Amino acid sequence: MKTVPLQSAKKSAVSCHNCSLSELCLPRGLNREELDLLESSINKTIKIKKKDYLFHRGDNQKAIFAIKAGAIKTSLSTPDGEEQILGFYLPGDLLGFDAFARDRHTCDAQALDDTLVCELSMDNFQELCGKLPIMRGQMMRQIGTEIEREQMLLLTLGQMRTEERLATFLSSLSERNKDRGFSQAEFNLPMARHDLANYLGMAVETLSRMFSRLQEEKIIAVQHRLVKIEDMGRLKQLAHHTCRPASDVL
Amino acid sequence: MKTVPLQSAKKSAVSCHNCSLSELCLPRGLNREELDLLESSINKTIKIKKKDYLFHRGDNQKAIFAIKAGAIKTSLSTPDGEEQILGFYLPGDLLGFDAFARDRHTCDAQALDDTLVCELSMDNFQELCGKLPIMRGQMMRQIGTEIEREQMLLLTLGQMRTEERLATFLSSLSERNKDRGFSQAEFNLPMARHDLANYLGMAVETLSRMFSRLQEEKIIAVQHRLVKIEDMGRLKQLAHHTCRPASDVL
DNA sequence: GCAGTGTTTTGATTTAAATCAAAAAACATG
DNA sequence: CATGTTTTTTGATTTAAATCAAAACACTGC
Repeated sequence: MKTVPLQSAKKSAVSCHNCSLSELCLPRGLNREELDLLESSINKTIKIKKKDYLFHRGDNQKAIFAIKAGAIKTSLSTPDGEEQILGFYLPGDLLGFDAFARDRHTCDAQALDDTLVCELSMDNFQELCGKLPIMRGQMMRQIGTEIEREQMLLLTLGQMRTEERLATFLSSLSERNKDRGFSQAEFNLPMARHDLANYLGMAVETLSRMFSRLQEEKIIAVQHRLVKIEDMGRLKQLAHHTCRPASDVL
Repeated sequence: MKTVPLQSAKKSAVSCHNCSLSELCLPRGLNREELDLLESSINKTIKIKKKDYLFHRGDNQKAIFAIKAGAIKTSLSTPDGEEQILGFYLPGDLLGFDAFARDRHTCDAQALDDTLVCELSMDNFQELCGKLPIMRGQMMRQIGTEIEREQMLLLTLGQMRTEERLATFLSSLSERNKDRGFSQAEFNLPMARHDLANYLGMAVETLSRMFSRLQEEKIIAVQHRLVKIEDMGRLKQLAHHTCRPASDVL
């Protein structure tokens, strides 16, 4: 595997001022000066080829990463080779918080596709958190989001039947797309069936059957990785387990 | 339910200098002055009676809490009443980080027993994080621990069979006790079967059967909530999924 | 375009765990 | 301490999902 530069990598467009993700990964309410400080703290943009790793379990924590393009999966694996995928990270997501407990990553992070990430070194992270309370608040918020995401997944794995799990997943991916300004009714899955099945704690065959079932019920239409949601109401009904705090509904 | 003062509540022994948990919940390496600042930030010690709530889903985040005595469970529940227990918090544990994303708690926290908790208000938390980098680091570490704990539970729920789940749970509770200077071979479960079954994503009947099976296999001996580990080797073998980064083994 | 490889779907069968049902044990209460 | 209530265990049966097996379908590189 040669390290060929990716076509998609617009070289050195590394500016937080005009980054398309700034709404997502940056604190709102930073003034120009503060934004400059943040920007100067972003070390560089890293390119990771599909199937390559951003970090491995046990690696020293070098940085907090922000996905600019592509997709990353994180996973935990056991000595006997069983893997559990913990999360999929898409553009606008931050990852690397898992290493806070031991200064070493507790999971592996692998690119599902050619991927671009911004890197905020831990030194700079510490400095920013010390100097800019807003920045610290934003980071805390991101960490909270990570905890919340894991909690939802625990509810999914612990309480739902396989069909509900898939419905919940599709429903939240749809929500996510809406929040990002993309179509909530039609989108491509960034991961293979194998990975999604693992993430949702079921066999690939079962996942496939559930896709087929949702399609038979005219709730979705799938072809390969393209998903169209035909009946959002019934999908959300199936995924009704997905619940945010009541306050959030207001 | 009257609010009777708990017998165990040694009134106003609220000092971080001599708190028995200081080794656990406080940063090492604070000087006297810094420790005073921390101590003056701890608002008070709260008493919660068994079955009462420390906070509810949707509540504004008032504080970060540290368990001094007793036990708390956190859980997420769905509109239709399904519950998933997310964690059990024992003396020395911190909780409340779930609210970071929205300034509101995303889960319920209920006392399994009469419980004492220290409260660090969010204002004081922010101030400490700003003023004392060591304190901030310690908090980050605690948050990382929370994320790591949830990741392990995801692996447990997603990949293990029911017997392995119980073995993993018992094994890590044993580890925890060892770390805290208690017996690793004999301890009381702080929760009812119902709660443990829910936490481990299985039916109560299944959990009971797995306890019986481990007992038949002479790996443990149980009577009610008292667990004696008879064969730690085989228990850990069954729970071999529990894996920390290799670095940690050194 | 086609062979070869990996991925996904579909079908048949097995199995682990849920559910249903009831007894036994522990706990609370008057 | 006897009674009612809850919790836990044990047993029989059902069921959802895993596994096993194979076909269909995409994707790769020549």
